[in-house]
Amino acid sequence: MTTTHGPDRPDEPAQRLRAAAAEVFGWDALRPGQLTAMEWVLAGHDALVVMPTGSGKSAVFQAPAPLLPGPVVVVSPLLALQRDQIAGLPERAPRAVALNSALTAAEEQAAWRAVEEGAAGFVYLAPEQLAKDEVVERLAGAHPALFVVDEAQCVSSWGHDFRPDYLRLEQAVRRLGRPPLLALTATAAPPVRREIVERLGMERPKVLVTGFDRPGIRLEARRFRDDEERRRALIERAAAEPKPGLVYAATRKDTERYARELADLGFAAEAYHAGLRAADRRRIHEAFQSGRADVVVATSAFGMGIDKEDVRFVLHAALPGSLDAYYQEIGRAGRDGGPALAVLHYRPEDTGMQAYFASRTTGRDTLDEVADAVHEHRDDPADLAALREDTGLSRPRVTTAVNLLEEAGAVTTGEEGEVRPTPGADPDEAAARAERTAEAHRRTDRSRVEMARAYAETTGCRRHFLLGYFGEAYEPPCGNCDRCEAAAADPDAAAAGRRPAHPAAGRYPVGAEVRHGQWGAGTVLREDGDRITVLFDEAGYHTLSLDALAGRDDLLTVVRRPGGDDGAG
DNA sequence: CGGTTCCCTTATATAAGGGAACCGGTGCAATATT
Repeated sequence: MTTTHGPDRPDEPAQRLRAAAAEVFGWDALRPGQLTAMEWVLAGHDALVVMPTGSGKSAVFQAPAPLLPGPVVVVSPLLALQRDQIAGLPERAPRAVALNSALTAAEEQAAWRAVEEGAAGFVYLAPEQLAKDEVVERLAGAHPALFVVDEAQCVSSWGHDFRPDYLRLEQAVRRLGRPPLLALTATAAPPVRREIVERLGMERPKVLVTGFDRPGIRLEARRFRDDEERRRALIERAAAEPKPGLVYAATRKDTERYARELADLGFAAEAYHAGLRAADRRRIHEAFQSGRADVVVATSAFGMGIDKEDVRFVLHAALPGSLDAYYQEIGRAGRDGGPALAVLHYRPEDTGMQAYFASRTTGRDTLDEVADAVHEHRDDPADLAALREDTGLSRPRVTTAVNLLEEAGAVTTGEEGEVRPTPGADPDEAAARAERTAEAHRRTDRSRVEMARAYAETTGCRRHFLLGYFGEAYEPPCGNCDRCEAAAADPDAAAAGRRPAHPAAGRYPVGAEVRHGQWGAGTVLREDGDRITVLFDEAGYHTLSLDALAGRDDLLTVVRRPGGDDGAG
């Protein structure tokens, strides 16, 4: 495929993009951010784009696609999302194919034929497909012009344990001839952005982050001591608020219990979780989408792919595992700009289950086995498939173990997917290092749970807290959260609670790289009156009091002040 | 870590209480059975 420039064709990239967007997709107007990101893509830059759902993120790669000299590979986490995106492409758009295990042999052949004949402009697949040599080799032969990672927060949220192939995309990209990378996500706090950039191996990426604030969503949190009271309050709220709405519960069993109670009250309520049969999941999704369901009570399985403007509330029946997840879930409310509500119903005990999820990790025995296998093959390096055969461990376990060993610097993966020990390291030490890396992840995950709890228990403006977590300065009060409302109703208490600027304010500015005597290196994420929140590389999120730091220059030192170009926020 | 279940024991023949064991969320791909 070559691009011709006739004398009557506009040559300016912006004009060519506008023309392609209008001709092929029927988009007459592009938002400024959209066009900027498209120009980056067209110019071959790596780019990270953080834009809210419904703002035309996909357009960022779709519009440039007809102007690129090869197919666009799109990594998408769910087969249903792949289907939706392909179905949503207009007739005149380049042809799109999906490659996944749901295809019949004939469909798969047809898809590959399209790829190899240059007829496919978009190739959608899940990261697991790229773990297969054959897929990588055949795709490489088509010379992809762009590699897109959609829902890129999955790299950070799923890559470490659940879907480890997300951490092997960098490897796949290199084997595809290292086309330019585009990572897209709606929700990513600065550490998540940094992780996406690092894990995908993006080089000097352009970064576009649109504002996170959703002023129309009213924020509330309610603490309960008793589980029954919490249940009753949640049901009453879900019953009383305008529909449609979403309720997020922590377990499958809870989704069914809440849905049944709401149904008993006469509402069209459905439970949704990954344990349902595919047909039921589809039916409930469609019922919600079309407005036939008043309330869907779901686990975190329900979410990606929801394209509904008029969701009036998102209630949580338990503490979420992180504020990243929480913001993504409540962001499904009020996309039409109308009034919307997000209420977190929690008990302090909720952290227990989240901590349990966060604490499961790859065991030392697994790391030992994989490290031993890698070393035994040091003269004839094995790939993941061979390591799996040697150890008898499952695919995800081997992949996770190799990811940890690699992150710990104990092994490297070569161009053909072969895994080699780092020179000089013995297997025992390799496994020990990987174990420490796994522990650091575990601590970070657990500290994320604590940040969710801190949000629930904050006495200040909730919007200020949330936006701070996502790296945005925000001057409270927002006037649309329970804390601001309480302060407005009781000005005396509010005044008493308002703290004058701390004498040490500004000493540890947001974005500064710091070192702590106990927790090591980290980055300042928030400054909030007399305390700061730091994300430590190995110890996770910690909140420190400026009072406690006063006069203890040795405890927390600034290594680098913000303003350097770290590329990712 | 907390909630639920299950089984056993104990005080009375149906149930209650206690302790141990177990479970808990996200999906791909590939495989085994109808």
